[in-house]
Amino acid sequence: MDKDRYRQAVRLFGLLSHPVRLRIVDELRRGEVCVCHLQAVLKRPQPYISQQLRVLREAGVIEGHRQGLYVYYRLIDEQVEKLLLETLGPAGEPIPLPLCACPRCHGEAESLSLPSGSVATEVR
Amino acid sequence: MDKDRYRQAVRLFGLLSHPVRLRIVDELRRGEVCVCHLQAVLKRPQPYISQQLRVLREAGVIEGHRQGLYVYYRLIDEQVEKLLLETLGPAGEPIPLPLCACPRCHGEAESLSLPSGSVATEVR
DNA sequence: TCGCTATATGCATTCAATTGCATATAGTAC
DNA sequence: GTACTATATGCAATTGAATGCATATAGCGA
Repeated sequence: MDKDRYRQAVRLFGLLSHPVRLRIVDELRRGEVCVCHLQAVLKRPQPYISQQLRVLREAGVIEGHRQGLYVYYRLIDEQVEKLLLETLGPAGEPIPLPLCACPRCHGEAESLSLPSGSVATEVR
Repeated sequence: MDKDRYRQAVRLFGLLSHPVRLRIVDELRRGEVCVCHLQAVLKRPQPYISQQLRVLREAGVIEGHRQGLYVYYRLIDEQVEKLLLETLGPAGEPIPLPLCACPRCHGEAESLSLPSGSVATEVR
C-alpha cells in the first residue's frame, strides 16, 4: 500500500516536530547519554523527560539500556539521523556535564568502563 | 542564536507532520497544479484544501499564481524537497486528472500555453 | 450590470497532543 | 529488611491544532 509510506512519514515528522523531542534526538546523535544528562541539558522535570523518551522509544527511534541506577539512551534510527543532518546540520561534539550526576559525566576515568559485577540490561 | 535552528526545524517538521499537507507538497513536487487538482486528488472540501495551502504558503514552502480563475501552486522550498526525498523517495510522475476541471488537466493542448490577454499574477 | 465558477477567509467546534504532578518501580548501599 | 537515588508510569488539566461550514473575494462571460 502506498498510503503506508505517507503514514510512516507523517509519524516520523510528528516525532520531530516537538521542541523537546527534537533536542533529545539531537543530543543523542552525539552519543549515548543518561536521563539525568538530558534533564540537565533541557532543564525540564524528570518525569517530563521520561515521557518524551517513552514516545521516542515506543516509536523505535531510540533505545535505552540500564546500567545500575542509570539508563543510557542512544539513537537507533538512521532515517532520523539523516533528517537531522538535513535540518540541523552535522551533530555537535559530546559535552560532559558537571550538572549531571552520573559517573560518565563527572569525568572519572575508571567509571567509563563497566564496574565489575554490573550488567547492561535492555529497557523496554 | 542556536535556538533558532531548532525552532526552524520544529516548524518545518510540523508542517510536514500532517497527512493532507504532506500529500499536497508531495503532489506539488511533481509540478505545478491548480487547487481543483488537489481537491480531486485528496477528495476533501475546497475550503479545507485552501486552508492547508494557506498554512504552507505563509510558511514560505509553496507559492501560487493566479491564471484567470485558476490558481496554480508550486513547491519553492528545496529543504522540503530533500526531506520528502529522504522519507517518501523520488517524486512520482505528474498525472493529468479527468476529475479536475482546469484546462491543464483535461488535456487540451492549446490551453497549456497562456491564452492571449491573460496575465499571471502572484497570490499573496 | 448580473450570474457563474474557482479560490480564500473567518470563525466555532471538536479532538488530540502537551504538560504538570503524584506516585510507582528498579537498583544500590547499609 | 530500610533508606536513598534514578527512572518510569498514570492520569487529570490545559492548550493548541484540525476540521467543518458559512460566507467573502476574484475573475470570466453575457
